[in-house]
Amino acid sequence: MTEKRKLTLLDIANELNISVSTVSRALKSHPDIAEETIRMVKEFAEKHNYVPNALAVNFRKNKTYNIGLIVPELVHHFFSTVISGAIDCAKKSGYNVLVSQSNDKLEDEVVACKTMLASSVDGLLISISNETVEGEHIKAFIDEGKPVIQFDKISDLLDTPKVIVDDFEGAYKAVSHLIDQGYKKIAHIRGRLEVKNANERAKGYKKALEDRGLEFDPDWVKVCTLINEQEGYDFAKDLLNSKNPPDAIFCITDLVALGVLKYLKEISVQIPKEMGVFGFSNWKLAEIVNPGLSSVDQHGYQMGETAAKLLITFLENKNEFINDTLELKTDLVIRGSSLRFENHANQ
Amino acid sequence: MTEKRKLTLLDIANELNISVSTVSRALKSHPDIAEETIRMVKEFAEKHNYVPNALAVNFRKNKTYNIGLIVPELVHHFFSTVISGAIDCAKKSGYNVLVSQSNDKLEDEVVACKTMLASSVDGLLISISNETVEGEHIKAFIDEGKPVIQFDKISDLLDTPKVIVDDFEGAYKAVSHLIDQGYKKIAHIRGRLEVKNANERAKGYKKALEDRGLEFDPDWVKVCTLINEQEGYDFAKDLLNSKNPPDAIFCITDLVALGVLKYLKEISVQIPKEMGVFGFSNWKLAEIVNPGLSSVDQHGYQMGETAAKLLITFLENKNEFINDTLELKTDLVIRGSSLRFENHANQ
DNA sequence: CTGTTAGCGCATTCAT
DNA sequence: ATGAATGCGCTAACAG
Repeated sequence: MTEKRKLTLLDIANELNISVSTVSRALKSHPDIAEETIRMVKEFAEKHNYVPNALAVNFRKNKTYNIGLIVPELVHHFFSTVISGAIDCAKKSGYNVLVSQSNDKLEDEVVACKTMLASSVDGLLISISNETVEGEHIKAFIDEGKPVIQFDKISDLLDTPKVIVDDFEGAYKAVSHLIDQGYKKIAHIRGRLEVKNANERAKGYKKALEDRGLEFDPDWVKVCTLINEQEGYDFAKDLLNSKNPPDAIFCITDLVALGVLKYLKEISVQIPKEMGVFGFSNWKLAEIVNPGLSSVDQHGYQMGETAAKLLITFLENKNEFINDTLELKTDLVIRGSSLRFENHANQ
Repeated sequence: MTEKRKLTLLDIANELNISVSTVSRALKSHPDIAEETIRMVKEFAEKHNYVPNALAVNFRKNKTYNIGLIVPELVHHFFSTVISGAIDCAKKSGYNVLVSQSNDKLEDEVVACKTMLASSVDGLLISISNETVEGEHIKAFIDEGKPVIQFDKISDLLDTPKVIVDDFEGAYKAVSHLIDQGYKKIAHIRGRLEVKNANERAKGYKKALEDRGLEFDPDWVKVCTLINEQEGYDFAKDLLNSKNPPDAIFCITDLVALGVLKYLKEISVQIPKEMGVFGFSNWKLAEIVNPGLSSVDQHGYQMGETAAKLLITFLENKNEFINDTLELKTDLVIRGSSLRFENHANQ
């Protein structure tokens, strides 16, 4: 911890017997400054390892080159993928990313926002918690002129650009695939009724059935609250033991599908021969289980990149503030749990 | 984007007809200031929603309250757990965390370090890439008086405090458990010879065999390079088809163990009856596979917390700079893949 | 108890 | 083409 005092513009100016402003401008190759001077200053700076004091620069420019990123959960395959994309994108434009998590609790989200706002990020990327409604803490950013981009879990009450996945289309494609594979009685284990993503997926599911003229039984739709493995297991049991059992199940997420698979194995139902299973999110587990779980890939990395790019655009170029919603397309990843015919693999 | 001009100390001072410094001190409840004044200032500030300009404060104090965190890979269960712990810990002390990843490439690590150093983090938490040797880019932090803590993947060439897992002990415990379960011929699929963690685990494995007087066959030790599922599968095949096949396999990591499990299932070897399998890291997959994979939990969250706490201690209290290596203890998580006798569950 | 003053390092406007 | 001067918002040493 040598604590070397850092070289300042003044130091250079004194050494070179020129003024601070000349040094400042020379370092930026300002057109007013003589070639010769620029060369001299730069050489000196290089040689003595001059690094501008970022704190001073930030203060002067009122900008930090830091952006905030808040997700409900950090230890989560999808979100970590998003974070990865956002960070890589930000890095390219010279921005750093401050990461925080809300644990899906409003209180934690508010704290995270406050710390970030106080520590002066230039803008915010956020995927809101389940408990967030009004979002005053998020509006606070906008009030200070700091752009906010919502992604994945969004609120329409907040007037910001949004980057989301086309859940409707993803569900539609997944169910259509099941139909193509010859399944005729397709059930859906869905997410909570108040959650937008869940509703969109449910709509896509229903639309696919309609478009292909397939039977729809309201008893085939089960509503998860916790969205975990256990619920998948329990609902699979319900469905299989009902008077009109389905021959395929489309699940709100891979974890739920995992529970479904577990139950099916337990009662020795053959997958995919007797029953098809489809997940959503394409987590790591989808490729690990046996048989592999077909799933809808949400391209988290791309979502992170897109959101970060959008934010940085605003940051660099405030005027063109577009309050759009970007919907990213999904891709099906077909694995053993739904592939009865070998005629088409990944689409 | 309303871009309200933010209230400054001067604004408050003018409104209240007192001086800026009085306002500044009143806001901090400085003992010199009259109760009455303090009340008045605070009330005004509260009412008009005064927020100190963090940029100015940081500049003045030469401190950002941001710490950097660099990991090889962000989309990785263990590392995201570490990050989670570090962030939660930092938040408690009012620090934000700037996260970046090196993709296990020296070049990316250097860039990440430079950006962070330039953006003035107060200190750095880093788990180095496989390619990092000298680490000049890391020394740069220390040269500027910014403390660095290494964790998990560390280099002894860098003179910083370190937080690591006691790999030796973890391996020793895992192998001892296998012995307790009656396995007598225990193989080890290990990591690269140059990697410290891998060597420690290999040592623990060997010591456990020695201490219990078990047979050791050099052919039972296989060296991974990529450390992936395929290698696990391939080495399991090698081991099982050798002239002296083992009856248990201790793997350098869960992913490798997964490949082992896959091969064993393929040739219908019964787990854990005929063959025991033990992983390392306790990833999500360990509880998902069937049978569940016994594994060594490294307590990533705790590692993140510990590293962050250590860094913040230095930050708040520069004097007591201890250049220690903290070794965190592991815990065994016993699941179906190694449990032949039901006599003891998690230890 | 409060005010005055100086200065952190840099960018920039206005002179020259 | 260069320099002098100013100020960003805040803290703190010093003076009363």
